[in-house]
Amino acid sequence: MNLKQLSAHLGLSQTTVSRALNGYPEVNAVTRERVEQAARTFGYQPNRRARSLATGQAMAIGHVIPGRFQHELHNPIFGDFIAGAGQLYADHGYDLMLTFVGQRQELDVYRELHGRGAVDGVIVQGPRMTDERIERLTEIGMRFVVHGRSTNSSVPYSWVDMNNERAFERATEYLIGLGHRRIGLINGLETLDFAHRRRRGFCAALKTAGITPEPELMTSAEMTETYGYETTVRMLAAPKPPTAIVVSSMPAAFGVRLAIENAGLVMGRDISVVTHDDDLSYLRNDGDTPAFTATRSSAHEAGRMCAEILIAQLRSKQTEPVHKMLEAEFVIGRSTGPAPE
Amino acid sequence: MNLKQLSAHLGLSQTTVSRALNGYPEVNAVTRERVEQAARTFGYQPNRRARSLATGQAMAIGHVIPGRFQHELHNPIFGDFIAGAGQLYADHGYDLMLTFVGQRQELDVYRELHGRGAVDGVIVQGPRMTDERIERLTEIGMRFVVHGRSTNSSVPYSWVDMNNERAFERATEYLIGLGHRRIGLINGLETLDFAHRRRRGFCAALKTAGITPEPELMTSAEMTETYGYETTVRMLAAPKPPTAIVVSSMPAAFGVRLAIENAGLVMGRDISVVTHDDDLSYLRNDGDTPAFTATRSSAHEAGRMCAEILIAQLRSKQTEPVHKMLEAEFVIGRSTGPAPE
DNA sequence: ATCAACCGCCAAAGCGCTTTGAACACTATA
DNA sequence: TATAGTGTTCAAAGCGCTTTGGCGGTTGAT
Repeated sequence: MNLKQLSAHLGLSQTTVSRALNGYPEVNAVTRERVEQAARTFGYQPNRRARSLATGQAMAIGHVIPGRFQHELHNPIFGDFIAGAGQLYADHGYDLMLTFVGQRQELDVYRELHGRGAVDGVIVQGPRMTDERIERLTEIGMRFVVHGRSTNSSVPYSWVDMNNERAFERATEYLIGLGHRRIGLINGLETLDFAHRRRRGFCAALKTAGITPEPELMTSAEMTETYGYETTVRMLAAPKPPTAIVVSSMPAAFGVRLAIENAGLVMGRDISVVTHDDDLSYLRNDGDTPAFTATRSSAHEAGRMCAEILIAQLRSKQTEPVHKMLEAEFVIGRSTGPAPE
Repeated sequence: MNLKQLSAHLGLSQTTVSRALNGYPEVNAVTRERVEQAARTFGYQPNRRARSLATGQAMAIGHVIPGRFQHELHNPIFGDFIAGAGQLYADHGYDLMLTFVGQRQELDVYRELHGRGAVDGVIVQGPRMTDERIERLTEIGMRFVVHGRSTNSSVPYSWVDMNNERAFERATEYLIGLGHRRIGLINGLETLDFAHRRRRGFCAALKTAGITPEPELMTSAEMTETYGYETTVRMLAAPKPPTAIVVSSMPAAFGVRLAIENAGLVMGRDISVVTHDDDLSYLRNDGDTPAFTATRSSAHEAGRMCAEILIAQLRSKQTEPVHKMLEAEFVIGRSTGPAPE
């Protein structure tokens, strides 16, 4: 059932039916009621594509996923983040269009999406220290919100970010307060902006305490359980092993814990661990005393906020960049304790 | 730059330009070359919405995500599965439309997607034992492929599934072969079809060995680390604790391992564990001897296959259901060993 | 009585593309 | 020389919707 049929059936013009359904004021209340009634009984749904074509609005928001060997989707936060954003999309009638880069250039994909009018805006995830995407999107006039920031970006843009630097500084301060002096950092890929900031926070805390950061205690890679495990094994086998470790994600922290326990040590007594926790739905670190002491910031919430800002911008047509800084919660769990003698 | 402008610039009709670009034979080779050249230099992209409207094809495939408290997105396999599917979508020019159910009824969403012509087909994830979606989709004439099966479905449909029953039967047989007699099962939600099948396989192996399945050794819930942990703690505290446990997912298996180690036991010696492993990119269970003995089946691969089947069906307009059964690999790791005396 | 203002509705144009049916200019066939 | 066929192009219709610009009819002010 399409508009033509519906209006024929009602003996009204398409114009009036369309207006009645879209809440325009110039329709008699009685007529509107009659139209709405009919639409309901016939289960009429305006064809999205036709409407899009007529209005110029796609009513869709894009998320672009880089090629197979890149890191976004493989990142466990993806699911929660997108669920948070999706909630808002659903409420406001937007669809989420996931595009996979495949063989093409990532930047071309954005141009394509824009050129074809497939989406009204995009969310940019996993920004790097230097990230062409931001300039490019600005250039082609696409609306977007970045989850995270890009330090070397020269143009203004909207973002939602956690205060990574402060969070990791605080985590490190806490360990120093417990008497730890040799502290390891198991970080994410430092081409990614957030990882870079985390290291800055980590180093800042060390320096404040008069401790010189040691390169062999700081590693950077994709944050898998295996990576956490292997790095910890290596650190523990070194001549002067750390007494505490700061970890950048829960999966990696699982690996760290395993390595510690395999070495016959007890986490929270022999070695302290603080991890960042994205509050993922299937990797909860909660309870009265969580397993891990952690800096916690919800990926779900970040997704929601990105969506909120983007939708607001699309609606208001206003382009003033908006920034939202989230502070991580610091929760104390069973994985930390005073430095051993 | 749109078709009208491009053809005006070339001094050709829209018809010819459109045909040239879409590879129709009735275009002079010289003209075609000229058109393609111009399209390239002007960066012409046909507007997707207009094309969709004209052809009736959306060139998009839908994945529907249930409400916030349901389990699909929170399921860690989601990311890998969708990455596998997305790869194929990209290669064939399809977009992936993620729809969030939000306040609405899930079934209405499918009708809506179809009515509005937003997608050409959908992938159904996490089928339940009895799942209305399959009948409904068939009824409204939407193309779809199910990841998994729905035991009580009355209509034929295409699916890709792992042989869950056989995988868990084999895992259990292996443990029995090692001398274990009291074996626990930490399963997913048994309203979900796959979980049900897994239990069937588990019980079948026990019965073959003359062991009566005990209800208190079989649990079912959403598969989080916490669930794995708490259930194992409870099982170990029971009067007659199991000597082996079969677990339905890696995150839960982490919880199991933690509980075992916290109890001062050694996994693979005091208690054996076999888990199912979806071969997730950020939770690898690999290496020469993996940490866990596991039944392994790639979520990424399953996504790819679902996409492949759906795309083939959309192209051929053929509707004959296709089935693809995947057999899980059985890998022996460090988490299993002979039953203790 | 006249004019303006408004209400409620409609016909038609237009969004950017594909596709139908026809036209035109040749060439091969009878 | 007439006819059919072939290769290449085009004008126009149509996909299903929104939106512009009226158009009659009623109302209130002048």
